[in-house]
Formats: sequence, structure tokens, C-alpha cells
Amino acid sequence: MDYNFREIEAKWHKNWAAEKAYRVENDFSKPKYYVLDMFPYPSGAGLHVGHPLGYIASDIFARFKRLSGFNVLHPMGFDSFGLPAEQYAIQTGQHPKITTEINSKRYREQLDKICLSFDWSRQVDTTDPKYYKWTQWIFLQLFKSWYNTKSNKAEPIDNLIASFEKEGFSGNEDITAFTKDQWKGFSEKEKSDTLMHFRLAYLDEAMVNWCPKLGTVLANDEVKDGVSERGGYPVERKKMPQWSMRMTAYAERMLTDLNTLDWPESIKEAQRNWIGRSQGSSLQFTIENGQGTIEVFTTRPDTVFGVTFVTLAPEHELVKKITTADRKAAVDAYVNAAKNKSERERQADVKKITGEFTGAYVLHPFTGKKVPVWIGDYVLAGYGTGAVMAVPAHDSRDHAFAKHFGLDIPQVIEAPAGWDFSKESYDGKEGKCINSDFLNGLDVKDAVKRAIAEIEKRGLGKGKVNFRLRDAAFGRQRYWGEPIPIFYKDGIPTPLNESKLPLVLPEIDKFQPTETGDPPLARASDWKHQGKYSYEHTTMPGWAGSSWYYLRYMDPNNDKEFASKDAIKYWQNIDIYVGGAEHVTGHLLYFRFWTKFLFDYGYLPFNEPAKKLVNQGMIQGVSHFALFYPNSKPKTYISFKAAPPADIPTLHLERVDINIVKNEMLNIEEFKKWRPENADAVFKTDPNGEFECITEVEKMSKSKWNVINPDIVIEQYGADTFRMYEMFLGPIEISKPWSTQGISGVHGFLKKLWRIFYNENGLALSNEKATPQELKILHRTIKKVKEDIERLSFNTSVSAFMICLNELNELKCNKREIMEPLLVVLSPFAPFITEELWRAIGNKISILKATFPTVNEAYLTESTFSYPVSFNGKTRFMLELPLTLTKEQIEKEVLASDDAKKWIQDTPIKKIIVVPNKIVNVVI
RNA sequence: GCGGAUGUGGCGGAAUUGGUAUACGCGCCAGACUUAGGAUCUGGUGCCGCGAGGCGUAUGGGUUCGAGUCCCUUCAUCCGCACCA
Repeated sequence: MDYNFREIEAKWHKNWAAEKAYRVENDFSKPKYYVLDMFPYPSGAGLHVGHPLGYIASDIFARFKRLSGFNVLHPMGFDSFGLPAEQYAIQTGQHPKITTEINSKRYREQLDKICLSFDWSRQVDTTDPKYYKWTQWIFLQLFKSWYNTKSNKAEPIDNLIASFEKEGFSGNEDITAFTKDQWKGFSEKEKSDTLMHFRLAYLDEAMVNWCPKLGTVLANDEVKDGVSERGGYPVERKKMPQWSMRMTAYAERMLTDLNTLDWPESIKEAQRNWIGRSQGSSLQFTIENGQGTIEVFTTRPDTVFGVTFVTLAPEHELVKKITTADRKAAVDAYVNAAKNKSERERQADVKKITGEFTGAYVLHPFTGKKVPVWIGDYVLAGYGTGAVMAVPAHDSRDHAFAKHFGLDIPQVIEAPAGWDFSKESYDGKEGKCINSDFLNGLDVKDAVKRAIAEIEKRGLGKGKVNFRLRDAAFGRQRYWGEPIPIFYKDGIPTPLNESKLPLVLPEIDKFQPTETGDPPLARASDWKHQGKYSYEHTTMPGWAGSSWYYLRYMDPNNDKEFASKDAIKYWQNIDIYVGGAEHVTGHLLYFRFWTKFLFDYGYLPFNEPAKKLVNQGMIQGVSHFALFYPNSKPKTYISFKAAPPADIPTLHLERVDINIVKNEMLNIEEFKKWRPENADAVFKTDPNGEFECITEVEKMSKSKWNVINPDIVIEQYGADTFRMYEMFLGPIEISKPWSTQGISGVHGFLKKLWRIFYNENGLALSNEKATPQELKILHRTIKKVKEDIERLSFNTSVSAFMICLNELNELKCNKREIMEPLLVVLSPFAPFITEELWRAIGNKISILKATFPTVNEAYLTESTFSYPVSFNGKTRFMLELPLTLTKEQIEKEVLASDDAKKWIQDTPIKKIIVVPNKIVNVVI
């Protein structure tokens, strides 16, 4: 009887579905374990072989934990709000809901084929109103909260209002001070505007890329060279009201808590850079003619005596005010040019130095000297105060600017001898201050402290921490997203009462912006609160739903709470979270931010969502190209091998569908069918008639024609082979191109396993007692696989299984005592074949309910060890010796051996190193 | 530019704590069985050398009895960030 994986897989697939085999109960009596995959966006292209890599790994892990007695939460869902479905809707009129449903169904089928043990009854779909009700609810909590820097946590905004009513407010950067009586005298609108500066979800004016022609806001990467990528229409930078999330309030906590996480160092480092904490000082420069002050932020207050100019961002609000009449034309032109460049473009041409003198001067806070004020787009409006004090001798950017415009470069920190300041600035943070009045002679580190003290003493500013992290924009001019539960009453943004949630996405006739440039939701003209108040028309961004979905899986059908306290208390945070590294700074930040917010309110007993994070590598595609002569008529293709080397640089490449190529050889007939315009093309082949393509490793993508669909691989080899092969490719965190070279090895392994159970006469398993040698093989494998799974080294466990089977085969072992536990160990990797064999040998209960065998160390103990004996570090021979020998005895045995004599001859022995149970090294 | 990784046979990769480099698989070579092989089984397979032996983990150096592993140098590739004051 042959291994018929198609029959077996169909049978158990059906059986497990009927038994609801993967159903997870909130069974608080058992220890919990939470294994989560990042949920996918269900795109129209379906899954390719790269997606399941992480899913298979986490599935093996989850199955292993189940067999080890844990109650394992291992759910899956869909992050289904998003642009592609909306784009498709605009083009075809098909409602995104339909597209989403079709795609999700397809994903589910594909995932099931791979036999991933998800409890689908806990599925989360971000577009389901029952789900986004709670996304909206969290938004409202954020809206109703502010960040109290004293208690260092989020608190109800009502507390703040109470304090305003009691003591007024002493003022900060955004808001001037007011007394309690002034507060009471504020209009509703004034109160609302004031509170907006505190709310964690707030409405603000923000710069966006506005495309008037498309009537919409574009993301940075949708803008190329000042025009929209789609359509090529002009794009301008424009201030628009935008909902934002005050994520910066959590910057410090997000930074320090990284240290508590078992995440890849690279990810933590990326987050640290992204949060970008820098310590420094604010400093006021008085404008010459009493027009106020310019505040700068600097990390190098120690270099303050080296300031020769101040640079403002072109968008800085003082630019208009301080520019002198004679400089106005030039400055205006510069500001306008900068305005229409996207942020990315501005950052792109770093080398080009531009700027304008405003004509204005500020006074140096310590020397009182006149310092010119420039504008330059190397200063970013969004960071710090949008103004820098330029120290060209000790900051390379200031240096480049000063050099370009011929400004002074006075040195204030000692540089290494022979430093040429006309060429390069000395940015180093070592050295003593010179030419710096009260800072002279101090080391940089001390000078920074001293300068800040002096700045604070004179009331010029104060020591301060700045973050690169910005608040997250939370509104999108799109249809396919969660409605923001806000309505406008007399122009005041008002939260919807929680009892009215969910605020359901209204039906509209077209999915485009209105003719007046309002978001698509404005088309729903009678969609109004209580029939009169207009709702917010922007929707939430893609990351809203994914910022808390891991909590919903714990209690997915709860309509009273986002998840019950008991469920959260039981399941806690994610024990292991698996997903792609592309979410480093987006999702993983937002997800931590929302968790911390919910923690502040006591909704969660933990303040980080995922204890351990694993990034699976990407599986790349191998793209194939046919070479052809440009402008040839008829079009002439030439095989890579047949092409004269001299011609190759002149040849052009044409992408070829990977499905019509085999071993790099193009199927010419299929190619002609695929591209009918090539029916008459000429194909110059190799002498043997073959046509060789050239290949390149790229991201797997539909547009590159290099996508391998897992369904096809499963059809050919079965899901068990597919699962094991994906794991066998290498460590999960490494990216690698897909290749089916080698899949036959894994498939052969499963066939070999099958043949141990079944011979020509049918099922044949021996009930003989296992020998110590056989038991040793089994227990060594159990141990190795267990350890490998725990450290997520699945490729090595696959090889351990192969070694095990090879050794058992050598001993012709087909004993139940060995094979039965082996099936359990293998079952997380190959669930179908192991279940089939498990039942075939008489088990009535599914292998899913089995127990992972424990290692019996007694079978593994050895009495001898085969010592590699090396001379001067080079291994020369092996010597088997009892483990009971002492170092001295080993030394004696080695020296007495014939092999050793041959190597030593009459050379004197300098030293012998004996490491028991490891190695012997003779130094001669 | 900054940060993070990675570099081992023809290929994917193993070597978990400084202790036999190349496990396991593919491919390749030889053989067995076979009408047949894209089935199965057996043996071989880092490089140079007839051999003894020598050389080998990107490069050059160092520490060590001993280095793929630790330290320094250089190079290459990939990823992320990028005027952050």
C-alpha cells in the first residue's frame, strides 16, 4: 500500500472539521500559551509560498505546546480594511465588502489546506461592525483622555477639566496660562479647542499631500516629483484638519520598556532610532528689533559660543514676520518652492544646499553679538522647534551651509591636531571648550551640563528631551475604514455616546471623494447624528484595527466589553508573536502604544502586547527573463547560452511567467500562447534546441510573474511535505528564494516513514521489545526535536527526523514501542500522515490529544566516548575510551596508542590538554 | 552617512557553551533491481595531490593548547533609517 497523501489529507481534513478539533475553550484550569501570527490583509492575489513560512512555524510551535499540556490560543483573522479593495471598488463599483469576503474566503481555504490549527470560531475581521465597535470604543477612550506627566499615565480628561476649574492652568508651549475664572468664562468652543491640546486622540491642523485633481490626500510614497503617482496630477502641501494620536506621550515608556522584551535586537534598535530620543536644551534668541524671540533646540549647548547664524525651517511661523523688505522676494520664492516639494523629495537631495538670508538678526544670548537669521530646508519644521542654532565648526550640516554661503566657521571645541576646519567640521563629543567664556577648559560632557545650568539660570531656556517620534496621523480621506465616532455640534467635535456604537459605515453611491473634495463619506448626505449633526467624514487608518486585535481573540463574541476581564487575565499577553519585519516601526509601535494606554486604565494587567517576537524571513521569487534583440523584426529572442558575449550588453530582457519555464529552459510553445503577439517571433536556441532564460531573485509578486502558489505544491506533494519542506529550507528568520530543488528529499522521508508501517502485505508493525540501541535513537530524537522547537530551529528538527529514520531503517526496526511515540513527536510537523498511521495502528483517540513523550535520559547515557585526538590542534585519529577514566588515565591511554606513537615519533611533548568528554590535544 | 544583519562544498544549510568543520537534504558519480524510471535500495562525493600529506568557514591580522564561533582590519551583499539640530 502506497503513501496516498491526497486521500489521507482529504479524510482527516473532513474529520477534524467535523470534530471541531482545533476549538479552544477558555479553560482556566489549564496553563495557557498564546501563539499569534500577524494577521494578513486578504489581497486579491491570494497566498504565495512566502506567506505560510511564519504560519507553519507558529503552527508547529502551537501544536507542540498543546501536546505538552498547554491550553493554546492560536487564532487567525483578517486585517481587511485597506486600499486595494477600495481602489478596486472605485474602478469597478464593486463594494469593498464583497471583495473582502471573496478574498478572505480564498485565504481561509488556502490556510486550511496547509493544515494550520487555527480556531476559526475566534476569527477576527476588522471590517465587521461587531469588531470595529470596539476599535471605535478605544478611540473614544483616547479622545476622553490626556497624558498626565506627573503620574506618568493616561487619565480621564474630566480630571483635567476639574483641575482647570479649580486652579486654572500655568501654560505650556501650546497654550498660554489661564486662571480658573478665565476657564469658566471660556465659550464651549474655546474650551473644546483648549482640551484638544491635551486629548490623546485629537483634531489638529496637519501638513498633508493634497492632490486637488484626485480630491484626496496622498501618502508620501504616492507622490513622485511633485505629482501624484496615479494620474500624474500636481500635488501641494496643505494644512488640513486631521485626527491624530498623541503617541509621543508614550515615547519615553515605549523606549525604556523595549529592554524588557525578548525581541530581535535589530527590531528593538530600529524602534529606538525611530523614537529617537535626544537630550539637550531649548534656548531663546532675541530678535534684534524687539519682534520677540526664536526658540531653538540643541543637543550641543556646549558649542553655543560657536553660533554664527540661526536657521529656520521655511515653514517656520516667524519667517513672514521677520523677513526684511529687501529680502522678501527671494525668501517668498524659496518658501513657495519648499512648500511644493514633498517631505521625501526634500530629504532626497541632501547634497544640494539651499537657503536664503531673511535680512533679520537675533542677538547671541551670551555675547549679545548680532547673528544673522537664515532659512533653509535642511531644517525640518516638524522636529524640535523648527529652528536651529548653527555651529558650523562642529556640525557637518551647518558646516556645509556656512561653506556654501561664505559664513564664518569659528572653532570652540578642541579638535585633533591638524584639523582643517575649512574642509570639515569636528562633530566629535570629546575635547575641551575654547573661545567659550565661562565654558573654557571644560570637557564637552561637563560643558553641556554647565551650559544648561547657565541657560536655565538666566531664563533663556531649559534642559529638555526631544523625540524624533511624531504623533500618528489618524484620519484618512477614504471610504474603506472604520468611521470615527465623532459628530460636530456647532463646530465642536463631540464624541458619540458609547451606547450608540458601532457607528456603522454608511452605504454610498460612489467610492470617490465628492466634487468639492470632501472624503467619500460626505456622499452619505443623510448620514447625520440625530438627523442633524454631521459626522466626521474621514475614517481610521489601516493600523487602527490591528492595534488591539490580539485582545479580541481572547473573547471574540463579547458584546459588553472588548474582551472580558477574566479572559484577559487568563490569556495575558502574547507569548510568541510571529510576522514579517516590515512592520517594525508601524504596527509594532501602534500596537504597543494602545496596549500601554489600555494598561493605564487598568483594562489590561500587562503593558506590553508581545513578550517574544520572531520575524520570519521573506521567501523571494526567482524571476525569469528571455533575452531578445531590441528593435528586431521579426522579434528575435536568443537563448542565454547561445548569445555571443559581445551581444549580451545590448540585449533586452523580457519577463517570463515562471510557470512556463522548467530548469531555466523556456517552453517556447507555451510562451507564444502566453504572449500571442510573439507568434511569429524567432527563437535562437542552443544547439540541443533548448532556450535558456536568465534569472534574478526578487520579491515574490504577481507583477513580476514569479509567484509560486502553495496550492500547486500541495497538490503535487501534499501538505505534510509542503510544511516540512518550508521548514527544512533554513532558519525561519532568514530570507531566501523559493526553489523546489530538494523537496523530493522531504517527500522521500515521509514515504520512507510510511513504508516502515506498511509493506507489500499491508500494515506490519512489530510488537517486539525495543533494544537499548533503538531506544537510544528514539530518545535522542525526542530530546533534539523538543529543544529545536523551543528555540524555533525547525530546519534542524527536520534533519533530526531524517537521521532517526535512517538509523532505524539500518536496524530494520519497525517496533511499535519506537514508532508510536515517534509519530507524536513528528505530528506537529506532519499532522496528516501521523494521524493516519496513529489511527491505523489502533488508536481510537486523535493524535492531536496525545502527549509529547518525555525524554528518558537513562537511554542516552554512554559508557564510552570516542575521543578525537589532535596534535597541535589538528585532529588525527579517534580513540574510544571509557568515560570513567581520569584525565591522567586518558593521557596515558592516548600516549600508549599506536596511532599516537606514529604522530609523536621522537618529538618531545610540550603539553597535553585533556577535556573529558570532548577532546584530547597533544602539543608537540 | 548612520544603524542592523549576513558571508561555510556545485546548491539549501548544520556545527546550541571556544573543542572532530561541512550533519541532513538536493545535485552529481558508480552500482543493484527493473520492460521502464521522475520508483526503490547500496556505495562515493570540500579542494590540491599517485601517495604520504597539504590546504580549507569572504579578506588580512590577533588572542588561545585549540577559532566558523572571541577581538581588530578590510571587502561584499541584504535590510531599515536617513539633513532629527
